Amino acid sequence: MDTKHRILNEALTLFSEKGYANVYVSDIAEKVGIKAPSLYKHYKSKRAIFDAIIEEMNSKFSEQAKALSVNGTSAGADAELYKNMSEEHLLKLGREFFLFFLHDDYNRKFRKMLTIEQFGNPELAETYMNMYVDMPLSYQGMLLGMLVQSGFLKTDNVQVMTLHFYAPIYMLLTVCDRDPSREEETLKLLDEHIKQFNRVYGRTKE
Amino acid sequence: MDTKHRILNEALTLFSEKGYANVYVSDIAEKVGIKAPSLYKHYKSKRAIFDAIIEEMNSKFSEQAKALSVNGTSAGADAELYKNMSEEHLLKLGREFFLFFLHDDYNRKFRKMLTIEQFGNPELAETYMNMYVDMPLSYQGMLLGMLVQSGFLKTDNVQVMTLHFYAPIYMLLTVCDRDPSREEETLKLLDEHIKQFNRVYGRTKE
DNA sequence: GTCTATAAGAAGATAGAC
DNA sequence: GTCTATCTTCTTATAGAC
Repeated sequence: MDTKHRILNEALTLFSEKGYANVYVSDIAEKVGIKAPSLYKHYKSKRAIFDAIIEEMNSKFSEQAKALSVNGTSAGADAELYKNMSEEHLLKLGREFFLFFLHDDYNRKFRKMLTIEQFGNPELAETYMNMYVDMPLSYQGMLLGMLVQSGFLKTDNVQVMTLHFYAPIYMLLTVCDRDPSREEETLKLLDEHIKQFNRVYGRTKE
Repeated sequence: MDTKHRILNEALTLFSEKGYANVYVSDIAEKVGIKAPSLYKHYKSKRAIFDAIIEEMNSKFSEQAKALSVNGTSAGADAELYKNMSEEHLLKLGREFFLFFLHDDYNRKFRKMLTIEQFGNPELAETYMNMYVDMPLSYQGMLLGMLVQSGFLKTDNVQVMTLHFYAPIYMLLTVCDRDPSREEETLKLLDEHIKQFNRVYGRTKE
């Protein structure tokens, strides 16, 4: 990887651990294996590094959203996929979403950085909301909506049902971010959450 | 209020808005209406101010927890209160919890400060977890458990049912923290959440 | 307890050699 | 592109008068 990009990666790691203000340009340089002044040949200031991270994330985010919306548009075709949904599939849906966001290195670091920096920067707060609240709710709302139409789930209010599906996932994610040693306990609770969700919203009640 | 305590309050306000590292001793002094060096007659360092805030919060938190556990111990007596629970009561329970945490000035500022500083300080991460995850879950689990015993709610798993009740409240709280203009929209969703929760867990299904 | 003056040191950024 | 040396500014903290 070229130096310019390695600077971005090391900076993101440090920012996610200590926050922008607590990371010194010399810290970033050291991780990259150069001296601080050399870093200014690649970026004109510390803030420029931060901005580049945000910009990179925004483009990744747009790609992701675009990909999802493409799948969403072909919902008619995908609906087939959801006709024969089982509890196993629902568990998989929740668990995959949870583990991807939890373990994906880039996601994890970026989420932590956003968490730390959000209150000093309204744009970042909006980005956080999009990535971890509004977009998951809209995407999962679409999927769960299909499951309602295919008769696998039953509800009068898909929006609230989606909230009931996703909010526990979100909360358990924030727990693991803060204390990774609680991951095992949390995964068990996640499974029980989804099973109960299925019991409660599934068309066939026991 | 004496100067020593006013320093604590102004510091908390600033820390919650910009984070510890971005607040200068002179900023705090200015808010208090004195010069920076005078501040050192009250606290021996900037860090000491931060520590005093944490300590003050810890004692408030202990009091609160103690009060709740006292009520919890007298659960037998309180159970009467929950025998004639209605949907109105459940709505009130959720809304009051939500609005207290959202609007109480001290809580709001402290929560924001914890959010910003948690990743640099494992103790703060633990405090955050206690205040906004574990304690609410345990307290509300106790209340909802009573409602199950009194026959108002029905479930095989009180822990997961409590997660279903509280996780949406928690998530909507983080939304309002980040964007207060979404409060109205959020309160509506909160009410619908609780109504649907009642529909889904209430003993008498429609 | 509050002030002015100032020390001490940290951190971002630049200059110019290689 | 990387380095050493250095500048500048900002920030915490102290000294000592009132």
